[in-house]
Formats: sequence, C-alpha cells, structure tokens
Amino acid sequence: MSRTIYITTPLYYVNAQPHIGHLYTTALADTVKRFHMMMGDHVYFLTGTDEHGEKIVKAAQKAGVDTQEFVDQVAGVFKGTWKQIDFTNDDFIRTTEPRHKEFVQKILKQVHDSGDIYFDQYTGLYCVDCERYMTVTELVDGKCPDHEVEPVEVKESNYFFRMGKYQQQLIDHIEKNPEWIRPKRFKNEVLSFLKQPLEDLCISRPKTRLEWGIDLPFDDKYVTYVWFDALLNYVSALKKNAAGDDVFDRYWKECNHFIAKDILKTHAIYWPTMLMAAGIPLPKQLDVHGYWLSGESKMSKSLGNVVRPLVFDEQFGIENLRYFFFREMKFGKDAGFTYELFVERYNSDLANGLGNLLSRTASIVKKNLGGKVPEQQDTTDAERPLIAMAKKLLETYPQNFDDRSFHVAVEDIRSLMAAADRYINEMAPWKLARDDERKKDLARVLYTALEIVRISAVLLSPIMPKKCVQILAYLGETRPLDGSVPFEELAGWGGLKSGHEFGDVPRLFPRIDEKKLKEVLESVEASRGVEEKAGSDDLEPIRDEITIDDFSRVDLRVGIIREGHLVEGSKKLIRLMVDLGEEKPRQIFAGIKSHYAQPQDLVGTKVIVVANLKPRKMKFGISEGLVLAGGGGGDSRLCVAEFDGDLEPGDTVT
RNA sequence: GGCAGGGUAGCUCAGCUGGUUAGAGCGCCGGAUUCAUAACCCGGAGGUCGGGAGUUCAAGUCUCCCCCCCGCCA
Repeated sequence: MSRTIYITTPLYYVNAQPHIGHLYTTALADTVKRFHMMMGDHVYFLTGTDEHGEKIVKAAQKAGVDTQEFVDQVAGVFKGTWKQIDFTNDDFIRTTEPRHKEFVQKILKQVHDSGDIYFDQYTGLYCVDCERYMTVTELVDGKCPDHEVEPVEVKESNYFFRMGKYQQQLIDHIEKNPEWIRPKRFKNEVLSFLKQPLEDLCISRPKTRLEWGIDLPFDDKYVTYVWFDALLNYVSALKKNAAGDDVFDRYWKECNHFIAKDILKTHAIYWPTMLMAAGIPLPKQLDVHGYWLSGESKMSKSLGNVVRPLVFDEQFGIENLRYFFFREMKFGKDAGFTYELFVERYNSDLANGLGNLLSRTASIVKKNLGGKVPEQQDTTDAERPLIAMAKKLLETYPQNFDDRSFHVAVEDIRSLMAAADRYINEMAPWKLARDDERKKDLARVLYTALEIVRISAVLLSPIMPKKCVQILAYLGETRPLDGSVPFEELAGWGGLKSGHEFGDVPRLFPRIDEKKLKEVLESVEASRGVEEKAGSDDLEPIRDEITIDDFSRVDLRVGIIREGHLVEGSKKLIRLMVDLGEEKPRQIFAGIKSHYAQPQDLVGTKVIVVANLKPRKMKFGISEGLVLAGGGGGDSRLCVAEFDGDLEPGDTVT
C-alpha cells in the first residue's frame, strides 16, 4: 500500500556556508525520499534557507554588502550546491519570498485576532548572538555561555505569544504519541523541559533595533522574531509550492521533520504550540539526529575540518560520503568524521567490498561466458542460504529505514555481499570454467553472485543513487527505481536478466591510496588558510580599500621582546617590554593571554610593533604601542606575528 | 544539583524483553587461494562487558551504591 510522506530539512540559516552538518541532514532527507520513491510512496521533499534576523544583518554589514544582496548570494550557494549534488528536493523555500511572508503575516494576524498574541513591556538581558533574552541563571560570569559576550539590558515593549497556554496540550500530545519525537531520548528531554512552567514567547523585535524581518501585520513598528517566521516555512511552502499550487491538504498531515539535536526545542516546543494556536494539526514525526564530530570535538572551522560539500565531491565523491554517513552514524547519536576514517571505511566497504565483488564476478563472466549474463539455474543447497538472506532483506530493509536504523540496513547489505564473497571462494568458478561438464554449475554460481550484486545495488540506491544506477546499468538492470516497478520485484530474487552483454569491467570504487589521502589532507590544510582569510564561516570582512599613503601613516617597527609578565587581575592581558632600539624598552599590554599564558616564553621573539600608536592609559598602566598578531575562529586561534631572519630592533616594516 | 544518554577487544561500535564457550568491522599476526581493485577466504592473538554489592539455577543484560564522559534543565 503506497503512502504519502512529506519530508523536510530545517531551513538553513544563511550566516554560514554549507558544511557537513547541512549536507548530512539534506542527504538524509534525500535518501529517505529516494527510499520511499522506490517503495512506491508519494513523497514531497522541502528544504530552503532562513534569511531574517539580527545575525544576518550583522553578517551582511561585516561583509560590506546590502542585506538582500547578501542573503541572495548565500541562498544561491545553498541552492546551487544541492542542485549540483542532485538532491531531489521538490521545492526550495526562502523565508524572504513573498509567498512565505504573506503566509506568516496571515498566521500572525489570525493568532493575534484569537487573542494568543499580546503586547507587553519587558526588561531583560538580551544576547544578540542568540537573538534572545537570557535569564540571569543562564549566564556564566555575566556572559552568555554560548557566545561569551555580555548580554545587554534591554527594556522594550514587545508582542508575546501565549505559548504557556498550550503546555498541557503539548504534554498530552507527546505522551499519547510516544513515537512523535525519535529517538526516545529526545522525547524525554522535551518532556523533562516541559515539567517547568512554559513561559510565553516574545515574537517581535522593534524596528528601531531590527528592520530586517517580516512586518507584524497589526503593528508596523515591529518585525517578527526569526524563529516564529522561519518555522512556518514548513506550511507556507505547501500552501503555495514552487509551481504556485496549494498542496497542503495532500501532504501536511504526513509531515516528517528531520532536524539536528540543537534545534530540538524550537521544533518540539515552539513549533507545535504555534500550530496549536493557529489551528493547524501537528506534524507526524520529528526525527532528531546527532552531530558529526571531528574526533572528540565538535566540527568547526577553527579546527580546520569543515567539509565543503562540493570540494569533497571533487576529492572523493559525495556519494561515497553518503555511504559513510549511513554506515557510520547510529541515528540520533553523534559520530566521528575524519578523512582518515572515511578512507578506511571506503576502502574496506566500497573498494574491497562492493567494487571488488562486481569486478571479480564480471571478470569471470567476461573470460568464460562470452561476457553474457548466464541463465538462471536450479538452485542447490549452496545457494539457498544466500537466497534466504536476500529475501529476508525485503522485509528488514524497509523496516530499518522506517525505524531510521540506517546503519543496520547498510550492515545487512554488507553481510549479504560478504556472504557472496565467501560463496565465490567456496565454489571457485575459475575452476569450474576449466571443466566443460560443469558449465551449468559455472552459470549457476555466477548468476547467483551477480544477482547479489544487483540486489545490493538496488538496496543501496537511495544512499548512492548515481553509483548504483551505474552498477545496475552495467548488469543490464535498467528498470526505473522510482516505484513504477514494485519493490518486491525490483529487489526480489531472480530479477537479473540473462543474455545481457557486459562492457569493459568498470572500476567504480577505486581504492584510495595513502598518497591520494595525503594530497587531500594537504589541500584541506591549504584551503583552511584561504578560508581563514576569507572568513567564510564567520564572514570576517575585508575592510574598505585604502591607499598606500593611508597605510604608510602606520609606522611599523621590528621589536624584540625583552620581558614578558602576567598582569595581576586581568583575564586577557599580558605585559610585554619591547625593545625598539630606543633608549629604553616600551611597555606594551597585549590581549593575548589566552594563547600566551606564560609570557616569559616570548622573550627574545622579534615582533611587529605599531610604533606611532598614541599611548593609551589602561587600568594596569600605559601601553606604548601595539604588537601585531593574527587570529580567527572566534578566539580559537591566535598567534603573534614574528620574523625568522636577522633584523635589528627599530628596523622598519613595510 | 535534577533528569536523560553513554562507559563492551588496540580503534569504531553492535548486543531487544536476563539463558549455550561475549559479537562485528577496521588494525595486527599466521595460513590458504589466484577470478578480482596488493583483492577475497580461513585461522589466531586480544575483553575480570567502568567499580562494588545484591536478586536469580543463570546478569553485559534486572536492583542499589559509587566513579568518569556527553546532553538537556536549574
């Protein structure tokens, strides 16, 4: 029986370029869509970009471009990347599109009219980076723990959504539908959060502070809070899809959201209460996945391990990474990604496994059977376990996909292929080929092995669509994978057509050797430097153009650090005595303690000093210059600029 | 501090409602084989299943206490 499914990814916030996290969630949705298509289901897949809010404005300012231009550019990168990767999204919605804005305003008006939005004055501590108010208890040393900045005290009037009103209704819903949030752990997390009284949600921002947003339909001095705006995309995109049609009734009630665990609260609390207030049924399913970690730590640019989807595609092929995604991550848990891990998995599973299996079977056929797929023969005891295994997959595979146990599904397919490898070794078709009386046995063995390759490729096709289609085409399996052929037929035993003639044996999964890995690691390292300059994640802008005359006003000198001291009572500063060849060394305070906790180690270092900087009186003394240092990634990297050759203190730097 | 998740072979992990000698992949060592992408196959080493106590004929699996890691909340 065919089902209808509506799959969404979150709308990606356009303050960063696409990275492995975006790629994973989108690949997840794409794979699930392809799976359902193969099962004959009707699937609609939505992704897009979230483009409003304070952070976007700031990012655009930093980049020195108009906000609209900025969001157009980044949204274009996302859209283009997904297109190039061949994701099957049916629509790509941007929250700056008229169809979305109109819908948001409609809902706001409706909820306002029904009394669930009210106006109130509020005084609170606001973290700009979080784009939300913080409670005093959340702060660490008076700062936002996530962004390490002090929130500003803001007193303003705003509109609030009566979220608390729906608390019990939400709890009831979750308890009545224990599968609503998967895996269960995240359901527990939400329920435990809901044990506390749920406060109302501030859903507006005064235009005096932020203009970049959707106007409140009932007060044009305000724009809509970015989450209230963005979440509604899941519905707005159905109300008016890319073709301009309203497909809401068809898909909404079958909605399956895929999200990463960091946006659980917005999706499991804000979103359903918003829908309740708007009188819209809740989505059917919330599937929550974990993070891709680099070794132990969270992926971030500063660690130099951000994966750019298109760059990776050129290096190793995106489909091979998709395989890694589903093989390696247990849904809902974190998993590690490194290039080394990827290559290891690729070589053992895809090169030595699938690729080699295809290669060895096809070669024997080419050498001994005139390159033609043999007739299916009567089975013997030798084949029966294999056939049973393959048949069992017809049930376990869809079940595992439904349960989001992708790693188990992949592992099952791998076991089938491993069994085929064992079978081939045991039957030794190369020996059978030498015996004219055993041609039938040879045909039987090869048919069996090839059939396993075919079935494996069918089952892996949602994960590696292009590679699998290539394998299938090579085997002469050209039936479409879009559900027009029933799954049981497509993946059932005996689907392989005999008589098809093989071309040259393809090498679809060449081994990745050490050298190639090393090359890629080096280029990753190199591009990391470029990214740091371009600052493509935090979008550190290149500042306005200056002339050489502007620059020459800065008197840069070579200085030698003679003394280095910690500054009592300062978290950031160290005190340096720097020799510029003058009568006596200058005292310079530098905010680099985080990376130079032992300032005495800097003694003897030749550094670049801004010598004509106006002396500045600081809490701890006068600072008579500035030592240049490079840094980025928030505060994660910092390094003073030094010389490696012979220069004297006081020498000029140009 | 409360709640959740995790702590199993060198590494990454699987082990559902307790039941034969605790598994897989990778890595390592040895062997076999030659169809194949130095591949595939077989064998081996390697674990007091975080620690302790308890329930039971039987516990990685249940209960209690403790330690460590991660997440959410305070």
